[in-house]
Amino acid sequence: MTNPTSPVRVRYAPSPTGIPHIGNIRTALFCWVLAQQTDGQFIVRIEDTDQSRYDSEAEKAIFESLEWLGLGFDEGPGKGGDHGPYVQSQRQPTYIEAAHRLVESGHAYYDDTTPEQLHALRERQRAAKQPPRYDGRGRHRSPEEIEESRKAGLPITVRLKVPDHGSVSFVDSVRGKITFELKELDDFVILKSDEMPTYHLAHILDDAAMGVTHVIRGDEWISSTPRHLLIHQALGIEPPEYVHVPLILGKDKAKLSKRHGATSALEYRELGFLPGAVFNFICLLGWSPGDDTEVMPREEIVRRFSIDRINDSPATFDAEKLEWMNGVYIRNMDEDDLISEMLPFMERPKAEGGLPDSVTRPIDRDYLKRLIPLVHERLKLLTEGSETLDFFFDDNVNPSVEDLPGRKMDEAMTVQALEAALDLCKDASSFEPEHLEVEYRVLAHKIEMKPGQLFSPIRVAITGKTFAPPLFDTMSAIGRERCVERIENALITLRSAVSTPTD
RNA sequence: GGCCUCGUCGUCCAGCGGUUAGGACACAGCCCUUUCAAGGCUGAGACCGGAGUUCGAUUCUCCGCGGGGCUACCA
Repeated sequence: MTNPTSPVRVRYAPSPTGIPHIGNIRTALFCWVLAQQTDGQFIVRIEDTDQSRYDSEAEKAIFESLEWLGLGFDEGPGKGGDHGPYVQSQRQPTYIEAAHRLVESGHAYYDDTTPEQLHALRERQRAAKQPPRYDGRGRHRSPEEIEESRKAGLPITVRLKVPDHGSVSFVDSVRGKITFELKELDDFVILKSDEMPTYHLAHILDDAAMGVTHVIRGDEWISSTPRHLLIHQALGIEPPEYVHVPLILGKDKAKLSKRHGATSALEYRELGFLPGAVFNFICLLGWSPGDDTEVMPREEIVRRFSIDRINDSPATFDAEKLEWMNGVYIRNMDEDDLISEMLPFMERPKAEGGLPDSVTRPIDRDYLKRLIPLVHERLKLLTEGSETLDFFFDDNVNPSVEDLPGRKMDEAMTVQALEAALDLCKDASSFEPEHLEVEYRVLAHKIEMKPGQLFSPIRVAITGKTFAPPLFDTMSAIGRERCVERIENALITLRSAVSTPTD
C-alpha cells in the first residue's frame, strides 16, 4: 500500500471513558498528519454510546490533549461541519433506523435473551470446555414471542445474523491480507437494549455518513474487523481502507493503560514536556522515515509520513528517550519562549514544584531572562527551573558541611579558601563574570590551590549545591552583597562544625 | 482454550537474499572543563529456535517457542 495521493477524510473517534493515553493519541496524530499531507480533513467524533461509562472529565481531556499537541480538526464537536452531529449519542435515530432496516432485510433479528441467560449459557460452555459464544437462539424467536417479551419489560437487543460458514478477508494497509473464518464468529449485538448502538454498528454508519476514507485505529480492532465487513455487506456500503497500527505497550509489555504510570499526553504536559517533542517522539513509535532522522519538526513529519512505513510490531513506551528529545527541543528554543513556558511552573507553590513560597510572585521576568542563558542547555524539562534556579531567588541556601570542601580538601583548607574568597569578593574591582574569573584564578595561584579547589567551596557556599551553572556568571547574577553574605554564612557553618565535632 | 497478529542490541528505529548487521536513547571509558550539563571520540550490546527454498539467509516458506490483541448489551 502506498500513500494516498488524493485528500483523505480521517477521524479520531475516542470514547469519553478515560483520559486518552499515548497510544490512543498516536492514532489521532497519524490521522492528523495524513490529513495535512493530503490536504484532506481530520474529523473528531465522540463515541459515547456506553452511557454507563461516560465521563465528562475524559471528554474534556480529549480536547485538551488535541489542543495541546496542536492537532486542530476540520470537523467535530464545537467546530461543526457538514456531517454532524459529531457526538454519537446525538445520532441515535440513525442507528435505530438502520438496525430495524437490517431486521427487515433479514440480516438481523430481535433477541430477548436476558443477561442472566447469557451468563448461564457461558457458564455451561465454560464447564464443558467450549469456547464461550452466543448460540443464536434468538434466530428462532417469533415476532409474537418478542412482542410478548417486550411487553413484559424484558430487554430486547438486535443481533446481526452471521453466516455459519464461509470466510471474510480484507487487506489491511499495514499488515496485508487478513482472513477470518465466519464459523468463529457468533451473532453479535448491534443495538443494545437501551436502544444505543454498539461500536460496531455506530462507527460504520458514521464513517459512511461522514465520508471517511481511511479508518486508522489500534491493532486491537483487527479481530472485530470481520464483523464490520459483515455490517457493510448487509447495509450495502463500501468499506473504507483499514489501517491498523500496532499497539503501544507498557514496560510490562501489556497494552498501555492507567496503571503504567504517566501515560497520558496531559500528564507529560504536567511533567514539563514540550508538545513538539511529544509529537515528534510519539510519531517515531511505530513509524520511521526510513533513514536515521529522529528529530524532525512537524512539517517534516507531515511531508515524510507514509502508511507503508508504519511498523508491524508493537512498541514499548520508554520515557527516557523522550526526556532526551525534550532536551533537544528546549535547546533549540528561543529564550523568550522558554521563559514564557517555564514561568508558570516556577510560580506554582513549592509543594507543586514551584520556587520556595518565600519568593514573591510574580517572578521578575527580567531577572529570569538574565538567568536562563546560564541553564538553557542544561534543561531537559520545563519543570526543572525551580530546582535549578532557586538559589538565585532564595537567599536561604544552607550549604552543608560535607559539601563545602572540594576534592582532597580538609576543613582547614576549606576555611582558608573561603576566607580568601570572601576578601576578594569584597574587593573585586568589577563583578563582571570575565573579570571575576581572572581575579579568582590569580587568587588560587597566590594561595597555592588548584582553581577547582578554590572554586568548589565557593560554589557550594553560594548555591548550596555541588553542581550549578558556571560559577562566575552565577556570582555576577547574584551580586556582590548577597555573595559576601553567603560566603560569610558558609564560614560560620564550617567553623561551628569544627568547634563542635559530631561523632 | 480458540481465532488473529507480532518477533533485529535493555528500549526505539534502519535493514527489504550477499553488510565488519547501521543509527538514536540509556550504560561504560576517554577528551573538553571551575561543578553539572552540552559537545567530541571510543567501547560494550541484537537477528527466538529448528527445518526447508537457495550457490548464499536477519531477510522467503513451514513448524515450534515466546509476546501481544480479541473472545461483552465496553470501546
